[in-house]
Amino acid sequence: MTATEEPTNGSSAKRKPGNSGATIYDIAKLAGVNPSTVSRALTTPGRINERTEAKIRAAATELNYRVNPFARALPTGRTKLIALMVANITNPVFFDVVRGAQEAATLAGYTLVIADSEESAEQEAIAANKIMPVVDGIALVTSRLEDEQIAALHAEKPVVTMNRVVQGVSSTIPDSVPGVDQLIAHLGSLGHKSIAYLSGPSSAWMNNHRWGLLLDAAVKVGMNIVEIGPNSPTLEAGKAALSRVRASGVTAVVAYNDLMAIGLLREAVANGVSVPGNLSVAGFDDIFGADFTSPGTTTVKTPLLELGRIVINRLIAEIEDPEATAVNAATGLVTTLVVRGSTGQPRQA
Amino acid sequence: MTATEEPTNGSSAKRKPGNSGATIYDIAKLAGVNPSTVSRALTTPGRINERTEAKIRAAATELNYRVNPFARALPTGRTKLIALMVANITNPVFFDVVRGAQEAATLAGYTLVIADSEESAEQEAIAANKIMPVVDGIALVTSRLEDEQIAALHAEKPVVTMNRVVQGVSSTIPDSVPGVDQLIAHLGSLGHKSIAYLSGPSSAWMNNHRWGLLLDAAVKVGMNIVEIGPNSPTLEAGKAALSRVRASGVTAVVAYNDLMAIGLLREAVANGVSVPGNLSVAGFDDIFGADFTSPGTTTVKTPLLELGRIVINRLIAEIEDPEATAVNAATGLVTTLVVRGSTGQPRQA
DNA sequence: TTGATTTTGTCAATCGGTTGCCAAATAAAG
DNA sequence: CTTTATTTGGCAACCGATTGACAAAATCAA
Repeated sequence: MTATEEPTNGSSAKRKPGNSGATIYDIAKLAGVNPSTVSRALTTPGRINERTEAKIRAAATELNYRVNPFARALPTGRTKLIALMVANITNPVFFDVVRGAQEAATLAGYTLVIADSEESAEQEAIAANKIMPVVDGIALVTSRLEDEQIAALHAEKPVVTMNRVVQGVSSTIPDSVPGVDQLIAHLGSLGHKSIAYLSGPSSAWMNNHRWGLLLDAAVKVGMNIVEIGPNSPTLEAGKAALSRVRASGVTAVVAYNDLMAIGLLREAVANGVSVPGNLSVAGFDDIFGADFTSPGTTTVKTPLLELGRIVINRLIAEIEDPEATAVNAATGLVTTLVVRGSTGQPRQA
Repeated sequence: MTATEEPTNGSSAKRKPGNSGATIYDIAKLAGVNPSTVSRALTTPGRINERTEAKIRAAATELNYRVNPFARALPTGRTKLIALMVANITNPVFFDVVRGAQEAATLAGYTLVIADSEESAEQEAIAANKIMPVVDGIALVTSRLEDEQIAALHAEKPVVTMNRVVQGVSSTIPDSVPGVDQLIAHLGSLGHKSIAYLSGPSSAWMNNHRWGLLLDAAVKVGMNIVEIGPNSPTLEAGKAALSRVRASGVTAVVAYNDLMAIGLLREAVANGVSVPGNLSVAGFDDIFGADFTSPGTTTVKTPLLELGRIVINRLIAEIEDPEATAVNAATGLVTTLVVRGSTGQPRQA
């Protein structure tokens, strides 16, 4: 390619304006019936005579008809679009959530629109308001919004949350207790007496949740635990936390998520701090790449794919039954500890 | 979930059906003007008397008016939605592309809809057809479709591609030559005489493109090169290729992408094949996690974020100017070699 | 003051479906 | 062979905005 833009062909294909497809009126004409009959045949199977319907379907196929979702949305107010709000599309933790959500949405005949809040409550509010009129409902994953803001959205359209509990709003939360208990037991059995929680954003409900569970579990087994943070949930923040972690004198660190754990782990190794000899590191979620590190990252695995599926299915259920009451779903989804090389006996424990 | 769903509160908020907001008719009533005047005031600044417009805007604000995108889309045929088709949303190579695309779309006032083709031409065709009526245009990233299919989409709405060249369709392609030349020079200087290309899917244009460039570059410096594949572009495929790679007798492998390179690298290390001592490994793209491996993965870095931005900007340009002719954009975007530990001198070179 | 221009705002048609209401056609019952 | 019940299909209003055509009002010129 050259410095100047180079046309790959001379003429740009001419294109009909607007939706280029056939309408129900075209079908009606072809099939010799009224447009309303076409509409009924296509949307309410059984309402129309079998033979007529067959004729209409044939005409529709012949004309390569596709309904115009906007024309349909106008009278019905339903678009078959749903939004998935994530904190940061480039955070690998969302990959599997997005995939699960995609699957569930597609399966149910919905199209997923992904919105990115860029880790900011303001951006999240803006994005949510922008997308609201277009979608039938919205799934908030790891929302940073205030409870009141979520309630306000909920008053307009169906809203469900994941990794966040808001009164009156359906939520999908994995059961973190098993994983946390296993992790604390694991660290205890290795001989750790004093550990730290490298916390994430204070506005993240899940951050406080994990901290609370760790605290309980540690106290129960007589282990000391301190919180270091809050921090942003990134590789860089994990990296930057090394000095504070060392200063604290703990022998093991549990980070809010794998990104932070990996950042910390790599920074430690790079600075000659042996992992797990001098410092054990663990994270949450088991994201892509957590097993690439040396040593591999011990982590509390979250069933992200299933969570994505469940949150969307719950949302669709509420869209299709406005009378549905809010529920906490997914309580059957448990986390489990995945032990890799980043946790081990503390030197001279 | 426990056996029974557990309500988090008793009453589900009642919600008005349809779009709950005010309409231009409400504004018109409040401001004492005709609805069409409201429409003009809001969409064609200057067309309406300044004082009238101010009054209308005040009323709109007071009623918390938001335009109904569907009602607008019906007469105009424009939705301000654009689709980004990716081969697999969980492939980290798309993270940065998606992020760049998001940024560009948001900046221009568009909303991005991400569609996933699941690495399949059939799924891609289905997804594209489904999303077409809803969006103003579509960006195909690493499309698996036939040229004719892409042309057919292009005849309907603006279409741009990334990492794919189709006659008459605007494309965004990074300049892979510098990175490939650097890579071959790097391997040559280390003493490699015979290398392999671990190829990706044969339907991926970029796979053939990279293979062609590598072939040229290798031949130019008198290096032997063989193709191993095609393979699916995954960690697993990279892993599975180890035996064939070893059998080929080459001292270095360049994989179609980092996922494959990482899979191969990790499998080699796990099987006692020293990297880079017995085998040098390199990939393409520099995805998230490529630096986590031990040794780190040498790779030809692609400016994915910029590519995402550019492809969307190009698409928007074509949406807003239907007369625009197809161009190859991104002519300034070059790839560069990132050397990490996975490439080195072959033992007894 | 009158006529010519320009500005401002109204009317009404339109986009492509959906749906309540009703009449015609058909089937079942008497 | 009516009468009644049930299908089936057509008519027309409606969802909320946009826009061409045009009339009314305001501005300017002479």
